[in-house]
Amino acid sequence: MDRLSLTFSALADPTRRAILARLSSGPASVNDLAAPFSMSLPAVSKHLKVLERAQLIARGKEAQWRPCEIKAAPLKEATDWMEQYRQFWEERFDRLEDYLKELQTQEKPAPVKSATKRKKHGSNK
Amino acid sequence: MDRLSLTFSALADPTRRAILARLSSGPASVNDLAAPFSMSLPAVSKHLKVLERAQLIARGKEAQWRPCEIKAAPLKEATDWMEQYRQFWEERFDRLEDYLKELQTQEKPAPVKSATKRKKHGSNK
DNA sequence: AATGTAATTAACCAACTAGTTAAATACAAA
DNA sequence: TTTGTATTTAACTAGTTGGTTAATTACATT
Repeated sequence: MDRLSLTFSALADPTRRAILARLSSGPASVNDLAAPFSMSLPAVSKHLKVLERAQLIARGKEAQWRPCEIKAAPLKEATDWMEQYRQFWEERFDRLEDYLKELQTQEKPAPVKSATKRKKHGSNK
Repeated sequence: MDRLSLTFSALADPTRRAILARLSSGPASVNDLAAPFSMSLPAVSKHLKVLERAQLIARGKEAQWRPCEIKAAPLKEATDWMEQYRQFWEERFDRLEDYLKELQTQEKPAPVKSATKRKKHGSNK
């Protein structure tokens, strides 16, 4: 599985996103991480394995604890990928582009219909 | 399923990401979209349904064609979510954190001026 | 050595995913 | 009306996912 797919599928689960959120304020043990959830410890352990495989977390070894730490490098790749679509969710861009295009082709503000209306009402800028 | 999970799981597939890439240069029919892939048409149709459910594409109706158009609004939410982790993949922050930690352990009274020691780029491991 | 705590592994299950082929639907053109 | 083209639906399958409980491993403490 490619890295991007690995990253996105790891993020496609609210439990795992919550775990990352928790880890963003510092390392934690598996028990700590499991506490807020109603699911069993093995279930959380599996989620951690998914996050580890996606390299979104790293795990240590301290006595019987396996402390988890966030390691969000893959998120850079993911945001970089998304960045290429920014134009599609920022309408500002579309509007600006349209506006610039309009300026370029029309040279003058010549909105025919509204110009007629304006003339009728005798008001000018 | 929550919107963020829906978005990430839709993106967690290379075929679907390729379809989005194709659509970012303009609308296309299902056949057009399917052409680059070795899989069957129904398979592509299913991928499109996933993208549609995630609201990453919208579909029209023109005669017997169902043209697809990119509609990347959910990506905004996704990047916004990721943004909160930027600190973890930008080493700038790590440096700052190290610096703050250093301050804390040294118990020195706020040497604000030494902030100039901070480097923006380059590595000194 | 025995006990308790942290975490993982094993075995199982239901639901979902990504693909298949074959059949059905919808429309255009002849 | 028949035929061709675009697309979806249906039925099926293999593999994955997200969860469970029970057993096991690993380590610390008593």
